[in-house]
Amino acid sequence: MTYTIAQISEKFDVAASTLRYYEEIGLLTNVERTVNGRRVYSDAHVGRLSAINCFKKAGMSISEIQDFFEYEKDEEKSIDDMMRLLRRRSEIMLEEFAESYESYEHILKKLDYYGHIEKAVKQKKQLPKWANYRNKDYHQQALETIMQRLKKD
Amino acid sequence: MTYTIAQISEKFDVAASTLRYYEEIGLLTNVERTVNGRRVYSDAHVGRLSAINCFKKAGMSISEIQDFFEYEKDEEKSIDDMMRLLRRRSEIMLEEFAESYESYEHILKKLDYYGHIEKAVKQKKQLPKWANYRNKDYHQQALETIMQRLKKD
DNA sequence: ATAATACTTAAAGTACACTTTAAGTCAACA
DNA sequence: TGTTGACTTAAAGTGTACTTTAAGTATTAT
Repeated sequence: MTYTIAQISEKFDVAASTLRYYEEIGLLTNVERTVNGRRVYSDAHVGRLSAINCFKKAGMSISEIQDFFEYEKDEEKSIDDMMRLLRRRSEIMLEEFAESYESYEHILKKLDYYGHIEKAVKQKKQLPKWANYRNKDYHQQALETIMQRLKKD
Repeated sequence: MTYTIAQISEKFDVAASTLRYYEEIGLLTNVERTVNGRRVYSDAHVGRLSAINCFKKAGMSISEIQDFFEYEKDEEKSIDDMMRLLRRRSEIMLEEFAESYESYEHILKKLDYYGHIEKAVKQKKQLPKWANYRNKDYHQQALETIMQRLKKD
């Protein structure tokens, strides 16, 4: 299959200018052209853009993503660099999971606290002194489970 | 207690210039001065910087953090805005947990794949055809547990 | 007394990842 | 035939969050 820039743009919810930019910096390569100079993308580009999406969600910078594709060109030669990049990334992600979880807990505490204030304001009452953190919800319970496991490590 | 800019800078691992910048944009307020014009931070500033750290890890932009502190000034008046901000943030965080988890899985798959290549390269052997994704490690198992729970929702 | 260190300011500079602009080409439709 | 719409390019511009620079003041150490 082949695709126009508009189709790829829609498929990945990314501006056409961004696709041109990715090509300019070498993140997308081998983009064919029609006789009129219009870009033609292939399934290989779809695959690469899916990978780019994944790497971005993994917190990788464009230059790290470029490195990955560079290493991928010659797996044997670059195997050490590749393993370093991937190991480092998985470590960073785990650290970030832990930190984000803590922040998430704080946000939930604040939500609970202001939830009591909201209730008090709506009832035109005084804020009760016992307003504090409780009623952990489903999501938080779930996240706590994982964090306890991670802490054992 | 009071603190110099150097002490706060070290405590929070943030450049002194960043602390001045935060003050300039109103993220830190009421910073006292010595007779010589040097900044003097209090425990209130320590508290605020901890909150800023938490909000940044929660993915909030500086302007959202500014909004939070603005709303905090008059809880009753701003209670609706405050609840909106916190609810939105917790929702975004949950979405991001889910997306990050998927990306993390992909990174682990790649680690496993290149792990086999590494082994093959080191043994100067051919890459076996059966090289694929398995041996999920402890962290991934743990993360999977949480994700399955989140998906039930 | 002199030199190093730690701060101060305002303004300019940086890094990252796009995004917009301006001018032009080409194909399809009324 | 003309005009609309989708593309093209190179270059300049944008937003976020700092960071650096340059020039100056004050405290501390030798």
